[in-house]
Amino acid sequence: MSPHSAQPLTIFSGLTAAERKRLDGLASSRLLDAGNYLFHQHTPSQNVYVLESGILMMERSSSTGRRQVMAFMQPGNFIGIPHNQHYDYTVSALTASRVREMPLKAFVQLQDEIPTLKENVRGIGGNILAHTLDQVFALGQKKAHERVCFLLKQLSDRAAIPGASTIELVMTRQDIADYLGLTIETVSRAFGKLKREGVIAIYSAHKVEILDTEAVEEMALAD
Amino acid sequence: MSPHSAQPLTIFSGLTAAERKRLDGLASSRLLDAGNYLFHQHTPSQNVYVLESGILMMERSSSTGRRQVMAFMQPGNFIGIPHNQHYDYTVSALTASRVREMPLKAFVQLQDEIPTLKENVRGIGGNILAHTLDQVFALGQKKAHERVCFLLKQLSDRAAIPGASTIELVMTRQDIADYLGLTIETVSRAFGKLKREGVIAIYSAHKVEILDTEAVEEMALAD
DNA sequence: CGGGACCTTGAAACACCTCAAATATGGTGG
DNA sequence: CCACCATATTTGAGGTGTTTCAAGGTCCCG
Repeated sequence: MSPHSAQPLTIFSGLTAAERKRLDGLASSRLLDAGNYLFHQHTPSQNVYVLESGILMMERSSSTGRRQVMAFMQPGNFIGIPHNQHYDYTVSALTASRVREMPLKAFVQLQDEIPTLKENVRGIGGNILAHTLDQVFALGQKKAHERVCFLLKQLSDRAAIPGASTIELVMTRQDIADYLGLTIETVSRAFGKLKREGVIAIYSAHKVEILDTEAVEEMALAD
Repeated sequence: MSPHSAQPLTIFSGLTAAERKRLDGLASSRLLDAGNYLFHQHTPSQNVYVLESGILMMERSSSTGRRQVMAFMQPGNFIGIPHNQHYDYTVSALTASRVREMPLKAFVQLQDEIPTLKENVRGIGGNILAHTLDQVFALGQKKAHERVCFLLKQLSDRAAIPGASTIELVMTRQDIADYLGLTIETVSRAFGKLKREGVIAIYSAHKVEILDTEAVEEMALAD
């Protein structure tokens, strides 16, 4: 697992007030209802985004209908790091969300004028890669209940109060299943198993509490 | 799957002769015997590398001994893109290999002087992320024989003659298994199944030929 | 030609998936 | 505000693919 700095890296990290203002000058706000799409896979990439509020989901679908969820995104996250002509994933809103939308071209230009901005993009790219490598490890090496702990730990670490033991699962069981490479039934049974073992408490399908942090961490741990 | 340009991107792409010379001036050659390590997970990252000849393998291991192979690397590949204080994977040689080793600090500095170089690093980072996302999709959504096709297609696409139908598998079955999140036995049976179906021919454990390119592509395809 | 590592094959166990049904949840209109 | 409905989740039973354990075969190098 990659170390998290106390202050999570955002696109604004280390910018002066003036620089922030310039960056924000590029942006316009956009609201998304739950279930709506921010952009689609294979669409020309024309904008980048900063999530202000709400939860987004990044996914990739095959022509045969199989779906893999790549990430759940939280306020502060930067979306659409330019590396292709086209987005190679779809981003949609799990809850009503607000994003700041910036034209890709202008953003790229601004990067050349603000070195810190370029530095932040590089850092965020590194974090995304680290996250994705963790996911490869989880999908390749872990059993169902360990993968569920992997998700719980991620959500707990990134919660408003990092390490919070009560976790709001805004996504559906199907989203979780597609994130972890399992079926909804297996995810449900994995939650049940963790509950029976006293590792977690389930208050409702979308609200759980971690009772045994160590057990969760141990099962979630990637390296 | 991400599109490959006709000329694969390397760290040298688009550099002038003078710039190449400067970059190469930083480097010293290093030879690795088969089985030797280039660097280890959790080691401070002090160098970056360009693979000149041979095949390297990138892997990550957990404290519990489970191992996930993240990539097989070929001549031209760039290794060690800086995004952490420490390498978060181990790189070792599958065959006798030669790399050009460059001090990270000097390399980072040179990036500031040669914009094309910075651009290349960014592009390579994007390719690595795209590769890793493909792997997530494969591990999360594909069956054993489809994962094997996923690997065969990758190796075929990146062969000296791209799209070559005869493939040299320099890695062991265990390496393949750890790359695809399977066991050696399952990998072996998957090869057997593809052979029985006439999709591939197996000349030896480490030399196969793709007989039905379409079938391999279809099974390998991620999106 | 021998030996050790690697690979394949077989049989049985297990984890996960599929199909099916029961139950719980959350939003909506009355 | 409650009853209702559609949707999401859980639970159960049976099937399938993958793993595990074990044995036999192959390849390669000394």
